[in-house]
Amino acid sequence: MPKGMDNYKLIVDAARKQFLESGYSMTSMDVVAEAAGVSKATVYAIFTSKDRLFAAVVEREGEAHTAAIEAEGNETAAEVLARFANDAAALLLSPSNTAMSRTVSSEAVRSPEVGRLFYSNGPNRLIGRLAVYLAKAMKHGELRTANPRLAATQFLAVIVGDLQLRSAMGFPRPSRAQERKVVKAGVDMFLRAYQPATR
Amino acid sequence: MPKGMDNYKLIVDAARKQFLESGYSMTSMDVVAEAAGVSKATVYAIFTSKDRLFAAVVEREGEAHTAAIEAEGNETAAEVLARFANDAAALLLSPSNTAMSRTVSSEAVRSPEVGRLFYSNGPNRLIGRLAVYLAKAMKHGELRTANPRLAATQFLAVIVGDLQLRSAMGFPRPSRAQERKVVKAGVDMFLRAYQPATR
DNA sequence: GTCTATAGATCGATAGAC
DNA sequence: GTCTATCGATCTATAGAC
Repeated sequence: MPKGMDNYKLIVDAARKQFLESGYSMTSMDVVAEAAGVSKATVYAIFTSKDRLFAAVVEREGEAHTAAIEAEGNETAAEVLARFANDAAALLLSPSNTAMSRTVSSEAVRSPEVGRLFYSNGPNRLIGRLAVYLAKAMKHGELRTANPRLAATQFLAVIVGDLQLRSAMGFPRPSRAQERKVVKAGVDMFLRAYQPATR
Repeated sequence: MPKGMDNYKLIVDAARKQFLESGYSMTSMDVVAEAAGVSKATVYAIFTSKDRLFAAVVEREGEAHTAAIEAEGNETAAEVLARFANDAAALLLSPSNTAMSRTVSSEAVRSPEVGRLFYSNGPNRLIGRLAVYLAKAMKHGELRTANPRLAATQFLAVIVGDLQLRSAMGFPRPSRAQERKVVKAGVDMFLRAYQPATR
């Protein structure tokens, strides 16, 4: 997009803000156009429909799911996982991820492609990266051997517990202390379950 | 409600169907009224607003969250939890719960009371009942002593893994075999983590 | 490509008769 | 309480000028 690139970015930015704030249905193309500083006809000239605009927002949002997992020096799996858990939980419980999940899941009924797009570009990347690390740790004997991808989904599920559901349901964000408590309990539980048999 | 009870129930039934199918915004009061076989004015005479109607639907829906957990005879905790896990997972992954969670979470931004209502009447009951059982099992030495409610949220999180998120994002429902595999892996992992130290 | 202006349709809520 | 009829607002999308 050589010529319209400026407007493209302006519109996606404005649309993202509105979609996250108000959801899909409650976001009007008028407001998006005004916030982007262009006319509504320009928005339609670039995105052809509200659905396509939303898909563009969802696709770009996936890039935010980038909690790194890497062993620095001679860290144990417990140390690496504890650090990753805090990053991942902060990401999963962030207001923007909560709002995005809400909006996407609500629209996934009408257009399943958007749901797949979000899952693939977002949570699935987290799972994939974690699974790679877990497989390595299993091979090194730091963790009990098991299905790495399944273990990764268990890990992510357990470190947020019901906090993610509560966030989705509009509860106020838990305190950092509460969050850290749940995350730590989740990591401890995971390590207990996956400690090598030889111990 | 002595006089208008018939219409009350008719309208809530029709509204539930529509809200689950199409979400909050896409459900029109006209369609609800027509499906219930009454006029729109009658709907407003009883529920005064779309929000109130939705709240009535959400409140009644919570009663569906009734997976029983009870030890029959001399069952071990592993047996009880395995049975409960299958019931709870079937409930959490059911199309109606998926649709309801979607719709509620989407509306929880505008009216947080609806979100609290759903969480309290729904998932929180599951957590509460499970926590009671876990506390008992911990006291009996079948499980390692820990925070029962936190353990309950971990249990429910781990038996569905990422299947609940995938359902929310519009993925087709997993096969029963896939579901049972994830549930079993979750139960096994939980039991490993909470097995008593004396072993 | 971008604008203004508007079509065309729908929706939440209400008025007024019975 | 229940109906018919309608208001007033809002929304997606497009037509036509530049």
